[in-house]
Amino acid sequence: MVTIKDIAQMANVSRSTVSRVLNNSGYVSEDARERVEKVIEETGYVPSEYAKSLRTKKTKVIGVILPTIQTETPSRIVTGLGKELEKHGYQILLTNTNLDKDKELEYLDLLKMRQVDGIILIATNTEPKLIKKIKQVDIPVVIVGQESEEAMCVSYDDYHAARELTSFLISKGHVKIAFIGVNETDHAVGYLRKKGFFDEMESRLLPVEKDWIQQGIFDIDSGHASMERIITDSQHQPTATIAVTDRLAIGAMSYLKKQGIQIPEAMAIAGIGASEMSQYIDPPLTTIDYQNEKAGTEAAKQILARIYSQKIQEKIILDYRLIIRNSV
Amino acid sequence: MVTIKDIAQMANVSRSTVSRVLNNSGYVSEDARERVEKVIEETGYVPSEYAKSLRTKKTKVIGVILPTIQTETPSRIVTGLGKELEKHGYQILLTNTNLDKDKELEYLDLLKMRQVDGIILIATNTEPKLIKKIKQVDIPVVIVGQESEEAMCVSYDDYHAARELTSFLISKGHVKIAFIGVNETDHAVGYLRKKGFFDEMESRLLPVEKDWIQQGIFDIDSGHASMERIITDSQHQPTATIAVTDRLAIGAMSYLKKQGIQIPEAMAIAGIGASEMSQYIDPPLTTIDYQNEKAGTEAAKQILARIYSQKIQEKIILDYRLIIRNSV
DNA sequence: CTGTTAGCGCGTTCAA
DNA sequence: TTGAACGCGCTAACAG
Repeated sequence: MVTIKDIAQMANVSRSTVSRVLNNSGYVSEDARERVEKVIEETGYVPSEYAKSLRTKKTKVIGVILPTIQTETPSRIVTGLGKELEKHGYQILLTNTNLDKDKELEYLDLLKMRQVDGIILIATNTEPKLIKKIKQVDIPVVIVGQESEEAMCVSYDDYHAARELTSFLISKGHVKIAFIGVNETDHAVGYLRKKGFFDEMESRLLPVEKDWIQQGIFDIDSGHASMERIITDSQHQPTATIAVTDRLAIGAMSYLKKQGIQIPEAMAIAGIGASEMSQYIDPPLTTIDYQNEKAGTEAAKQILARIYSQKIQEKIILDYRLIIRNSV
Repeated sequence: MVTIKDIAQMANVSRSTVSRVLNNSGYVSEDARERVEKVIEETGYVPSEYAKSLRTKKTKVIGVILPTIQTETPSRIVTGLGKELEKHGYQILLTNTNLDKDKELEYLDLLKMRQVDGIILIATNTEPKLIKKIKQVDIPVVIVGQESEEAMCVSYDDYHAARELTSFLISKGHVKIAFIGVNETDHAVGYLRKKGFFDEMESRLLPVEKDWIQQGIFDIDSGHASMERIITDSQHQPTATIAVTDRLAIGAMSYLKKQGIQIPEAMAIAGIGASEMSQYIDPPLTTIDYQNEKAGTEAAKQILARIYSQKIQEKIILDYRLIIRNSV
């Protein structure tokens, strides 16, 4: 391995001089600079970021913790993060919990050990022990996708999005609306979206039957199963269904099609997330676009601002957009 | 920041002793060990991986270069990589080219600078300058998804997969078969799958009209556009179409549906990749499963074996599986 | 069993 | 304009 020392010897200067041309700092004669650059060119020398980090205490690495990389939301966020971080010479150290909550805590420690300059946590919950750990690691952390009063965060307006979606269905004449949600420990997706739905229904004085409310997990099959329960268990058949993710909605649609239930005539359906498939499925799915990639770039900007200790806004709530398609 | 030195002082031992208990190496008295462990516990000290790496020349980080994180194939591979690497205490440094080929070269350099122990390249081409760069960086590199004689690789049997898929359509009675491919600089997806198709057609003495062969890019819309050209331009209408990816196939299906062309009666269709959507689209798509996650774990095993300089198999070609569904 | 010593590759004073 | 010297936090001989 070729080091700064080798370059110095070959160019007949001291290591300091090499360091100066490398970092463009201090004075260095044109003559010396040229010799050094020539040698660097010839040897293909690349300075060790590790050694540099040891001195500068900056690694230029941002740790990212995500629940899974196999769904569109986190993928888009990471894409956004990557684009923004790259501009500033930062790299991403990726950790994947595969939906194991304990690993969120574990990786927080691990990333600290790796001396990352900051951490982006694509969160699925905001439980106290997680918040506590975040404070404890003593590294800038930005939470994406969940709102929190106690940490920096970039999140979506889940409550109003769900509410507006519900309102839209009502405006289309639906009064019996079913709802497929997820566990409420996921505050954003599980709790807020559900609350938005219920509040809107209540404000319109529309009753909601118990069997209309189903809970799935984050996959297509559970959307299928949820819709099956809605259809078979309900006293009064609803005429529309809101699912908190597009995947759940797509699963629900696949059950309806299998049963020969017409969409949207016999059952309207809407999702949230603007997945790519939502526009190609038949019929195209009404959904809500959250601009996940933008959430990623925003989170990146936040963490960088924090690292360079600029004044920052602690809490960002992004806008959403209702996409109306033929499933309703 | 608390360092090994602080721990040593507080525990009244030398830094070496602390290092010994940290790494469980050499002898250390029970008494000393307990004191050290107690202090570590109290201070919440975590050793700096950076400083360690500087000495050991091992970073326990694997660089990953991928073309995009927004499609299922790379996501699954990364999931597989992550699972295997984690078992061995390795982390992933992620770089995303967003399909910009120049960045593949750039990131190879960057990862070298970061002193990663190995690099996994999820490749979209095997151009000479890429291979040259790989040799030049002098770090173990494993290519995933493309076959190469000159570098370690984990790839799929694209040729036989395409051939078998073609053979299957023929066995279903189709003789006029269209093909939606991609640019052949992508040797695996563009060249080999196409060759498999043509060779099988030829061996069955089935002619292929020029307009049956279309080229798209890696997205759904271009599958739609390709099918439109097939339908509108062809002299003789084909009765089946093979698309080299599921996304292309799904795009093609969306065009057919829009035109009211029945699948599979008027046009059978098959894809490759076993995307999640392939089983939920209507009708469910016949496709080929490549076990991408396994490709990831295999690649991880390869790179680790190489790092620990065990004897390794340079080239791994994974098996595939034909999934027959109603689109044919 | 333990401490001393000597770097790993680099950036940064401080003199010269 | 340059180089010597020091230290970042850690591991690895080598003595003791």
